[in-house]
Amino acid sequence: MLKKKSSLGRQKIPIEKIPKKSHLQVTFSKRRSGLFKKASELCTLCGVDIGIVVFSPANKAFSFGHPEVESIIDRYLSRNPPQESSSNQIVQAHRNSNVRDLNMQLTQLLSHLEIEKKQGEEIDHVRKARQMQFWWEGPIDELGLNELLQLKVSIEDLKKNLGKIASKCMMEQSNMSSPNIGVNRFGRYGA
Amino acid sequence: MLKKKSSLGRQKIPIEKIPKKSHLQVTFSKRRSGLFKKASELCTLCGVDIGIVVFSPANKAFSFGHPEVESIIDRYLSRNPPQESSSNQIVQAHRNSNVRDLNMQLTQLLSHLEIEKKQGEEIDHVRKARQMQFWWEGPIDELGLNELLQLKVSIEDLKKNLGKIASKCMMEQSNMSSPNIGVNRFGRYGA
DNA sequence: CATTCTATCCTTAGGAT
DNA sequence: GATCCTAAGGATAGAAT
Repeated sequence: MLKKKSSLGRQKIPIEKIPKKSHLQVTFSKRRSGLFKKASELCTLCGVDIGIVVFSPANKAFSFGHPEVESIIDRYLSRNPPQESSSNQIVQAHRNSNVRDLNMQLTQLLSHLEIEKKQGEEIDHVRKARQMQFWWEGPIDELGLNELLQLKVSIEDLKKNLGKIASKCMMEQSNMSSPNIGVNRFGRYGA
Repeated sequence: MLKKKSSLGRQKIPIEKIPKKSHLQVTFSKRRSGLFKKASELCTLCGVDIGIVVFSPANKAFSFGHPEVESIIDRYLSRNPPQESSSNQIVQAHRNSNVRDLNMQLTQLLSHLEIEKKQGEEIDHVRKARQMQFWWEGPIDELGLNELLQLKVSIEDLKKNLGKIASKCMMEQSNMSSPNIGVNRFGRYGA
């Protein structure tokens, strides 16, 4: 209603440490989600894997990872072999604990959820999905946020691959019915 | 010299995988540096530590770190003790063993497929996928094309709905979470 | 391939809720 | 403290170097 030109809009700020703590907290929150969103977009656009770890001003760890931070770390460390394998042991040990990144990746999930939320709000076909009665139907309500995110990402990828699989399937069927299609290089995946 | 209005300026692009490889490469390069710049600014503005690892389409590792990636990784890995202190984590951990491992394997597989696609032609991805023997492997072969496409559609719907389901889950957890955490909307963070 | 140049699109500082 | 709104600042797609 009463909406005067209340703000001058975004103002330029120097890239220095923000003195005011409340202000810093807001900026951290905004920019962190912005950073994760950028990372997410880079993942999708270029199909690459990214891992990010951020320690907040309060020294809490926030992370973003596709596929997951552990995998990224593991891959990174194996490329830059540390002087000893103790680090790898640590990595291996931590890979087996799923409690840790459960908490760590909550922010990642939220980030994605926010993006999802903004992408569209029309939701109505849940029942349709539930008719399928697949493995994921039952436990999904009780899954942790982390698992939901992983599942979502995986499903996004899976969706893409299903298209490919379907295409190949279609090609094979076509090959069986009509001998030549013009493209005959499709390897059989049925072996 | 002759420089008329050569460009229309930045045009909107969908956040999907960029098909053209040369184009993808340029975008990757630009956005990667943009991402690192954002991270750098976040470091300076908020005085926090950040580590980023990006694997390029050619599977080369790029990293950004303040103070350094190794430090960040070390700190990250030594953070949370691999023991659960939260109540619902026990339940989640119980479920994790199945779903999480499943998703991890699935993600790894899909990542592998992506890499292969870049390195050569997309010929026998699915053949290799069969070797992995995932949950969806068996059914998919036996599904007809119609069922396959329906599954694809359902999964698309599911993807959309995951956001809502997770939101609901999030709110429930939020109600249970302790009131003293700054980011209580995110649920609990390492007890 | 990485970078530069621009016209647009997107992010976000400031203020308010 | 998280989010919404608005306008200014910043990132970047496309083309060219």
